[in-house]
Amino acid sequence: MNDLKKADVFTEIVLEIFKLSGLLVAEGDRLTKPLGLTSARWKVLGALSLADESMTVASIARTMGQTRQGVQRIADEMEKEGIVRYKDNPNHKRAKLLTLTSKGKAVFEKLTTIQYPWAEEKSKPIDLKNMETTLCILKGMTKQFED
Amino acid sequence: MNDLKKADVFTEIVLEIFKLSGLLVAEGDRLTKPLGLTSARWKVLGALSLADESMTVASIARTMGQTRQGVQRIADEMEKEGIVRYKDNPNHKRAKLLTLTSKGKAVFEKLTTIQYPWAEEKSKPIDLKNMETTLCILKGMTKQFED
DNA sequence: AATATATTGACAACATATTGTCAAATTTTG
DNA sequence: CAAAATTTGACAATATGTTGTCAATATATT
Repeated sequence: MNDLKKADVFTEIVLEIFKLSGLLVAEGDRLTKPLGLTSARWKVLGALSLADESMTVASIARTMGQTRQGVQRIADEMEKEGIVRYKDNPNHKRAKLLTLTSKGKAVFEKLTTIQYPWAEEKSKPIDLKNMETTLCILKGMTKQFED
Repeated sequence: MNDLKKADVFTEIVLEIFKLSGLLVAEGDRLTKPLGLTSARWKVLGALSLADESMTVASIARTMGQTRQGVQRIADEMEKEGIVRYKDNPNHKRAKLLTLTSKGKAVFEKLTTIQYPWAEEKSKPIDLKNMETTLCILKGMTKQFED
């Protein structure tokens, strides 16, 4: 019986994630627009910045849970605009390392000053402990699908 | 200080939702493929079935957190294949009601027999109470963005 | 009732993301 | 070391989803 309930709640979570993801993409587009960014670019820059090191397109795709082709397109666009650049990779002839240019760093800084107050406001009504539980569960779900 | 922590966890949750959503779409495509469905179709049929009544395209889009144009495209495709049909709406001349055909009902039945064991398996390692907390938090986040 | 405002479907353009395929480079296996 | 398997970037096709615009319909306001 408990397992049935669990499957139901799990399914509801999945549908809610679909919904919320769509809403968050829209919110991200709105939020990043003043900087000439989009949700898709935010995701790539976020992965790059979170890792605190240059990464290959393929490794970014893996941490984002997306295909490398999609990431490649976004990265190439941002390269043309001077936000990122490809640095030679001593360990791999083809797989170059994506890094933030100084312009890219500046953009990301500005992004942070917009994104952070937004996160502060939106997280205000939510209990910290419950948020931590949620993050933990989401990561657990992710792990089940990323293999 | 607590507010800073909350904003950070909130941001992490957002990024994790982006990631998980992508992985779940892929999983959904895999899962529904044997029935000639896709994740996008599953979402529409799910909304339709969950409401337990016929709905207009616009109302489905609202419950899904997507644009009505996107839903319209999927719905029109499924109509051509005889999975759904548009029924006249006594309350609105243009906004017809989307309903499952008998074929559609059969497809959705089969989908359930695939999707349910999947949810059971994937939810097995997760604690029920924590899942309920997660669902609650996600719904709270949704509510903040859907206005 | 008349007018203003919202919603809705239709259509088009575009952004985002997945799938498939190929060849080059790398890593693993024997 | 050689062969096999995997990873990677490039390219193309397609699916999915958003934005913008328009006219028709419905709803709210006065």
